[in-house]
Amino acid sequence: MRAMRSRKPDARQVKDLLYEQVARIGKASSSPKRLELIELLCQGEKTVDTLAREAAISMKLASAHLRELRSANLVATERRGKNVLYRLAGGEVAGFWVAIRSLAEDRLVELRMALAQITDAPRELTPTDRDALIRRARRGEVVVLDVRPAAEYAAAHLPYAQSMPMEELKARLSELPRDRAIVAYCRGPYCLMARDAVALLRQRGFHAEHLAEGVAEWGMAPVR
Amino acid sequence: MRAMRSRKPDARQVKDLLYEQVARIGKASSSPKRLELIELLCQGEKTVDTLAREAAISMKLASAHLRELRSANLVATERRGKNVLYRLAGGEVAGFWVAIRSLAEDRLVELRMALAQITDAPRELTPTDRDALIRRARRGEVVVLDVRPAAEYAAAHLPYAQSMPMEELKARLSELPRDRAIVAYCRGPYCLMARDAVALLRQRGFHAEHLAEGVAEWGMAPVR
DNA sequence: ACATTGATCTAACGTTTGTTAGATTGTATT
DNA sequence: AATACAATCTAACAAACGTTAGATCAATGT
Repeated sequence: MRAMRSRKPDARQVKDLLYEQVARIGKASSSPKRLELIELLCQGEKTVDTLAREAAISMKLASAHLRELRSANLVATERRGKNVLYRLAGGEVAGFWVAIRSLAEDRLVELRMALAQITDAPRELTPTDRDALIRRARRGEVVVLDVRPAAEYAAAHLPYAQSMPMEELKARLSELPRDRAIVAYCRGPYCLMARDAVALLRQRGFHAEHLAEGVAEWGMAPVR
Repeated sequence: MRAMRSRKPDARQVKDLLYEQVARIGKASSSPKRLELIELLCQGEKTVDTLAREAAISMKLASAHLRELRSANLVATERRGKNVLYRLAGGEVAGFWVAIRSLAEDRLVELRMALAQITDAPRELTPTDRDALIRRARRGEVVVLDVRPAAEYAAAHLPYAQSMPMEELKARLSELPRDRAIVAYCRGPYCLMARDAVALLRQRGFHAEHLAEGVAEWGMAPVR
């Protein structure tokens, strides 16, 4: 009798197990640096020290955080020569990053206030403009600039975008048109590169606009 | 000069602040019991000791967890007489619960295995059946049973569903048809009430099926 | 005014984290 | 083989967290 019971475990036990598993995802997303690493990995696969440098932390700490992300199965690794490449374990992870960020923006006033500090423009290009932007870009009415590092552009980019990494921008201004609008984007709303690019371009007399979204928000984040 | 600088703070500082805010949501979702409380609140507003009882924890602990959820602005409170009512702070929270759970199911094998323990049926009713279910229910071809407590039914329920709380089910079997299919649902995939209801109904010779989704999954969770 | 009930606050404990330093592993280069 | 580099593992610390018990507070009913 007792042996039979043990095959069908207690309801409370199973329930606790279920919530515990979901909490592993929550735990993985409970650290600012881990979230930043996820966002970076939304841009494409990267080595540990690239991630460490871009997130402004030590490699040891990055390794520890990545270990935590891996234990929640949010990222996967692959050794390539001397380096270990990290990437998102699935496209759903990028979607989750966008979802949790969006919930945070809905619920936390402090976040909206912090965002306002870096967003001077009262109105930026928004999701509703997506189709229109693609159409205009296809027709060549607007130039879409991807100002992230070239490797990230190679991993994935918005339709009709051209690569123009931030570091090269100043030197390659002559390639850009002065008679058409330029739309710059980077890693997403929390990345400052595109904002800086727009500031520079406007200062030099270009018609530049900022698109806050990146590949993760457009559902184009690479997985492998 | 220094005063000017302080108006536009360092980029790293602002970025860190942004991720920190998002991490508040992650932290709130990093505890199994907090997630369970969120799911319960997806069913409607509840008092602290109702929540404590249903989550099988002490009221003190429930209060502490709810405090944490409130500090992340995921839930809101309102005093009504002797009791304090908790509810979701917004519909996005229910959406997030579904999203994080779905990511966990995608990424964590352990979760799928735990789920399999309580799901004997290889194939249950799925999201794709939604429209069909509504149509059949409207025509009266199928009876949709909400087996949650009456208060939760009152707060929100699936279209064309009728309330039949688990505790009353056995006594009210005569109200149910034997010539038509009966579809039972409860709080969601991690809730066992509907499964138990289906088991009982089948045993008594009814044509019963289980719908794993609840109001949160259908986007109908009440907010106030 | 007093007791009762529901809920929170405070303090305390053991446990788990974040972070860093030091030693170690694995891979490529010479 | 020896060296250099990328990354991880181990150990250790302080800080933060989960949980419980005891005291407190707020509303209700008598």
